[in-house]
Amino acid sequence: MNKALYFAIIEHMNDDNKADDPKKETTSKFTDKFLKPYDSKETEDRIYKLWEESGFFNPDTLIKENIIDAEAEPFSIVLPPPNVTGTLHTGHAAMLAIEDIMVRFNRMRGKKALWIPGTDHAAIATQSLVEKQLAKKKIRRQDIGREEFLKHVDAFASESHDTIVNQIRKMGASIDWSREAFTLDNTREKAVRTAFKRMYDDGLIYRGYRIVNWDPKGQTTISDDEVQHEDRKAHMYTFKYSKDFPISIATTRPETKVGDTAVAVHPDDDRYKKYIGNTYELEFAGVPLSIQIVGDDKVDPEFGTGAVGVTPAHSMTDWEIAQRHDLPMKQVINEYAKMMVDAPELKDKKTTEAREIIVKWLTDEELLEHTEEVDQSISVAERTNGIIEPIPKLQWFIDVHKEFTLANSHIDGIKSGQKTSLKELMLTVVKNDQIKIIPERFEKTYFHWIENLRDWNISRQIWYGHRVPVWYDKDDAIHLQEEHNIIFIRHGQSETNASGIIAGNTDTPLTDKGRAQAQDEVKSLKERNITKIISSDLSRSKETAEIIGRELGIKVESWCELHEVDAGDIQGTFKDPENHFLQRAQDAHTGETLEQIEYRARLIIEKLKSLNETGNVLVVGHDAFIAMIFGVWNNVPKERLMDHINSWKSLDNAKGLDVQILTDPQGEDLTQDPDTLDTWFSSGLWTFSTLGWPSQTDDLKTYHPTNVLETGHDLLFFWIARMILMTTYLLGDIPFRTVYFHGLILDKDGKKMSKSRPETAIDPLIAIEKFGADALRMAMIVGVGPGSSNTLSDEKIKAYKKFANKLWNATRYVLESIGDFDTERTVTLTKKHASYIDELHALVNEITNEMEEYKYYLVAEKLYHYFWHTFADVIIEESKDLLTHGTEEEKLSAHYTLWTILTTLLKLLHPFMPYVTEEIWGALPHNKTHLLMVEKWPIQK
RNA sequence: GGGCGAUUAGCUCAGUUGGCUAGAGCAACCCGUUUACACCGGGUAGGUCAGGGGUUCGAGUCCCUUAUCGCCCACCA
Repeated sequence: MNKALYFAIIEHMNDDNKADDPKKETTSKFTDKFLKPYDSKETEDRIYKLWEESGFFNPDTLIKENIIDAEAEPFSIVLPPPNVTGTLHTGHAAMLAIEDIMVRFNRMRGKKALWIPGTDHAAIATQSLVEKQLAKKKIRRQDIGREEFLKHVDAFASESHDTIVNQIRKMGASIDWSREAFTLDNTREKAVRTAFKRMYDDGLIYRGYRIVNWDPKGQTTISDDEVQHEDRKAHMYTFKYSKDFPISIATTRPETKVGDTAVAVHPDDDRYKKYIGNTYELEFAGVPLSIQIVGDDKVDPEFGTGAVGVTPAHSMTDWEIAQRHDLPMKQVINEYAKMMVDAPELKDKKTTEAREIIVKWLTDEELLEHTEEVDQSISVAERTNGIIEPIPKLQWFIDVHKEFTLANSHIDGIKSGQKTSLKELMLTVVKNDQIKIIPERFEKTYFHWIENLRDWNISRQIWYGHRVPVWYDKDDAIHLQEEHNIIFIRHGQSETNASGIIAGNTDTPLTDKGRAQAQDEVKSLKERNITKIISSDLSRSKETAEIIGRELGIKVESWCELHEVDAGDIQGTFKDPENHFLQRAQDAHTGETLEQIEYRARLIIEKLKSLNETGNVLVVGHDAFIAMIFGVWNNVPKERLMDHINSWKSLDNAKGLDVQILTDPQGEDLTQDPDTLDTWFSSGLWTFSTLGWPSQTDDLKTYHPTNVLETGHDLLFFWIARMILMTTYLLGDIPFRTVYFHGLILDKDGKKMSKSRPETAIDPLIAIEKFGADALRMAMIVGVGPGSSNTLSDEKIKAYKKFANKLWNATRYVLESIGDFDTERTVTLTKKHASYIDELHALVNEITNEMEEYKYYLVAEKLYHYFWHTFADVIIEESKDLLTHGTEEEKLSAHYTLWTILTTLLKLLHPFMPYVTEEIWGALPHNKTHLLMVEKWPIQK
């Protein structure tokens, strides 16, 4: 039947029913909506707006609205930040679907569920995109200079940022946008510079002249992980340098041989050991060479001729041999992959041309013994596909072997103050199970990688990124930023504190206990290199400061603008444990306004920043005003400042916290290092830099370590390992408890989706348009176990679009059937219905356990199956007969059963299909005050 | 060269520590349409669990082996 006609008939019939069936009329207000098939396009954006406006993505709101307890267990995830320049692909879609399931499930279980969004500046990738754009206008970055170029990049990045962020919304991600971060913003810059400084001071970051992976195409060095291998055919040439040279050598790269300084043989090789120690002066392809024969047991006598021509400047292995034998290094290839030797035939020739020239020369001179075709894997740069040239350069590295003292350890098996190395830390936290990797087999891969880990080259010769925070003076000596701490403490107990009265801006002296508390603080402050003490002018603060100042031998400076918040009429009244006094003061409209306090805090911050102290500064002040300073300093947005102060865990008397101030080194003729840091350096800090580190924010204390890090297994080394390195070192802690690798999404032919085959790739945005985000989410979950790959096709997504519609229509049936059934009343269930309810409870138990074990692929399938083939096909079908022919008792039993199963399933399905379940929930004729997203997860029985 | 994984219905995959006659979705075929839903219902067919060997009362599941495919790592000149 023609579809339009069909619906026309249905609607017409419904009108008839309304006319002659009064009961239908009472229920129709609820069911009208369900007469048309579920329309995801009409629903999704509207529902997302509803969620966003509710503020429930932010756990602070959940507490404020009494939906969860302030002491509830935290659950936190950071979003693996997509590249600013990216657009949503199926990998992102799978990641967002799974993480949203995790967050929604835990939110419904009453936890403080926080999911932090952000984007990555993706240094090399972004810069090369912008360079390509400019190239179309015939502009090179060198023409316009660093500053101008970066303006172009920033403009481009902020524009594409909005695209990816809106695409994340489309997937239904219940992510807290108020905490959004960017790897290159101010807070993250501070984190990067602090991290760099600490590692430098500990000797873990060093500058060294070493062989690095040079990408001639991208004109930058890259780390070992950014090098990929491609198999190609190559020619292996066996030859002698000259007629009188005694040993033949083999190579696939004859052009590098003009840089040889030695030939290495095995020390026990009878053929060659008589030559060890000799040096031969000869001329090779017009280039004079001085070749020393060395014995090295790394040489395999069985391979090739059993002798290696050593090129220290252009091979990592050879460089290592050269180190062992103190051989000279001779660079013959430059940054443009061209020859830099004096011989006129070779000078400035590309390496490939030079190879041909040298092979011809070898042939002409009859030095070439034979040529063989071999399989060879060549190194290419991950981003640019340029062929890597190993060349020696002065670069910055992180030393993964060096021992240092870990001051404050939360790591099982490593005590505070114990000596350790980055490598050891990285191994320990996975070996001791503090971090679990799912699926487990990747732990093996991880260990293997760590065991072979070499120092990490972190400097890049590109402009976009965090600039290396190092300055050189005219003697090339190294200078780093100064780091000062401002230590805020609160005064000791005052008389009004003791009697529970709000003092605000009125004066009140310290009690004996307060004086003792101040005295107590001195001990820890003595170790802090304090050179200045500043206090509020109110006596309780001044007295505290002076007690400390006397012990430290420092005169106290009094700043009147540090005084406590003027609370107006509230002053002198009793404290209200439910309400922070600042809130009460604001409500009373008699003291300082929020704007005034915020302004005062900004002035104080500026004044503190401009102090030219060599040591740390101690500031003694008051609870509410310190809270405000701390909030402003940590960029809490204006609209969240009051929440920040309300949730401020009031400082114990005379206890404090730190804020770091970084200042560029001062001095004449200082120039900053022109290089930028590897983008993974800042990504490595992500779990805690997003929470405000290096400031000791509430977020950091509550939400770190994060619970889960969910991503593709291709990021195991790039990102996971780097996060573990940075976090164990800087915080002495783990970044996350569980690593969950989702499967890669393949196209319907089982191939990796790629830009080169756009016809088979599924665009998540088009899929959402056609089938709805819920359907896409289900299709990406069902059957996708962790770490395995999965194929996605339009047919699969379509199947779940039908499922959404099935939910929709089953709801319509239930609502029509139960009429005005009172959902709160108790009913006696028939034997059969009781068993259905028991089955439902069993399902809840099973599913809850599997959710905790991250088996979403199973849960999604079970829910689908139960809803369709048990609830709809059996329970609903049976109820039809009962509701027409059954007794009143049986009808009530059926009403209860239908209602209970439907509402329970909506909750269970919500993490998977949030839009359609929320939309249905909102249309149910019950008095629910909350959105489904914050309903309680069904209780396990 | 080393390591990891996969191989179950035409396709995509489940199958928990070994335990009923090996399951699901999609596709196929047949039947069914006023009565929540045709974005539907009922039914049918389809498998030597890659091959071989072993352990066991019992193996898709554990062990060995072979084959094919996929992925990761690697400085054989």
